[in-house]
Amino acid sequence: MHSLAEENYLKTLFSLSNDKAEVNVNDLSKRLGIKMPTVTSMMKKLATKKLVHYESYKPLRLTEKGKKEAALIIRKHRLTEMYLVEKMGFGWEQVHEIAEQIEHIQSSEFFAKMDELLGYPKLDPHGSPIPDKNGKMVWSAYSKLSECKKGDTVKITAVINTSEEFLKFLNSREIHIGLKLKIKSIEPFDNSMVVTYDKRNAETLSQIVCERLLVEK
Amino acid sequence: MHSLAEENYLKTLFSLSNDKAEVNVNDLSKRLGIKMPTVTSMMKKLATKKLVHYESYKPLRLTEKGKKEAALIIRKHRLTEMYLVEKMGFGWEQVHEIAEQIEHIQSSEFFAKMDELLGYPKLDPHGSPIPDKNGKMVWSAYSKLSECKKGDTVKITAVINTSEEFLKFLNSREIHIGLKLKIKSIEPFDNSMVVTYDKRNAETLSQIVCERLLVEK
DNA sequence: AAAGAAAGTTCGGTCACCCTAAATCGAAAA
DNA sequence: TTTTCGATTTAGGGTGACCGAACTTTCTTT
Ligand SMILES: [Mn+2]
Ligand SMILES: [Mn+2]
Ligand SMILES: [Mn+2]
Ligand SMILES: [Mn+2]
Repeated sequence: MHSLAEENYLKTLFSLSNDKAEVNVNDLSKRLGIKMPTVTSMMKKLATKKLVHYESYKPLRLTEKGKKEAALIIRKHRLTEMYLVEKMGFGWEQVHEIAEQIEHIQSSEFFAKMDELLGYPKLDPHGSPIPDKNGKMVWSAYSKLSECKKGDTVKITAVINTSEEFLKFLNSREIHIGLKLKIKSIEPFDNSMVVTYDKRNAETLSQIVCERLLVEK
Repeated sequence: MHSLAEENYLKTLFSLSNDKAEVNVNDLSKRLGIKMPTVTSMMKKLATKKLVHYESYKPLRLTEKGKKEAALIIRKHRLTEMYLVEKMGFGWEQVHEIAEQIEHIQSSEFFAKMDELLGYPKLDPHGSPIPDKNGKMVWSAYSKLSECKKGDTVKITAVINTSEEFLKFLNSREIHIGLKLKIKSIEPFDNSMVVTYDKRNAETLSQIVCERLLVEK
């Protein structure tokens, strides 16, 4: 159907579009580690395939078709991550790189089987929603931990930015999806938070960490 | 390490070398569905990487390094097939195409985990040996069913040529690895065999089928 | 041994995907 | 409003992987 390169452009453009109102060639270039002229020509190619609306010097926009294709690739990525964690025993910090490759496997039966064996999961191991077979994806209305107040008790529901180092940091603090924690205090100087959970009495989390944790109250 | 194309050439050359004494550019070309000039230039490229001994107009030969690399790809292919059958519930006729893609995944942890979850299997679902981590592969000394005699009782140990149609044919006759069968008679005209097994009293198997079944006495 | 057929190579392309350097555009600053 | 500078496109190249056409070598047949 689509080449590996095309799939990675589509998926990345889709993800960036969920974070920012406007996505430029430069943004996509930086995220993919591919130079701008290359990105421009790929956008023109995807435009001929009716996956992207492309106009010179304008922000990049996926077509409805492009959004659906992208969401289906993300579906394969997240199903894979879930499978690797739940059925194969990998840690949540190990699965992204493998899923980055397996998401390009062309076999609907393979992903349908994963889905079935997992019991049709709605979320991946990092708390992100798994798009359905039609490419529909719904994010629950979570807050960032950094936006919570002193005294709040919240439950961790998802992690933004799933880099291996960040996830290893969370492992070292025994922080995981579903964990309930209470905000003891917020340092006004740097917005770091002191929180308690389980047997941990007073863990300090920097603002950078708190901005990457999504919670529910 | 190697590109997807290089890996497919290596693996196919290795497999053909196990079937025939000499493998020519033409053989590889036909098996891969790639034209001869392309095969020639890839052989030259693999020669510069010390994976193939290449001399104009001579049969193709893998170097020891090339044999090892190829066997390790076949290892990944067969581990995958075994995993798909044993852990995911696919039929043995469904797994080859998926494994053809997954064999190119670059993650030693992923294949090590499959191996572990499978309990370090020695054979794939079609009875072919899985090369070890050093690329060592041993075929047991099996006979073709077609070489057996009237009255022999044999156990099916492997299938040569694992095309989906052939495996579906075997499914329809309830023939599988481990099945014991007895040769009732051999038709001298076309070398077809009448065999009995389980509740099947008199199945006729053509010579073409009998040549594709490996057995142990 | 000569001729013809098959196999293999060489040569000149194409296409996908990537790059750098140079030109151009457009938004922010002067 | 003009300047300036970052963002973007254009132009020109490179590599990997494929192809067909034409040529050469080797094998087979007579
Ligand atoms: Mn991921
Ligand atoms: Mn990917
Ligand atoms: Mn196979
Ligand atoms: Mn393959």
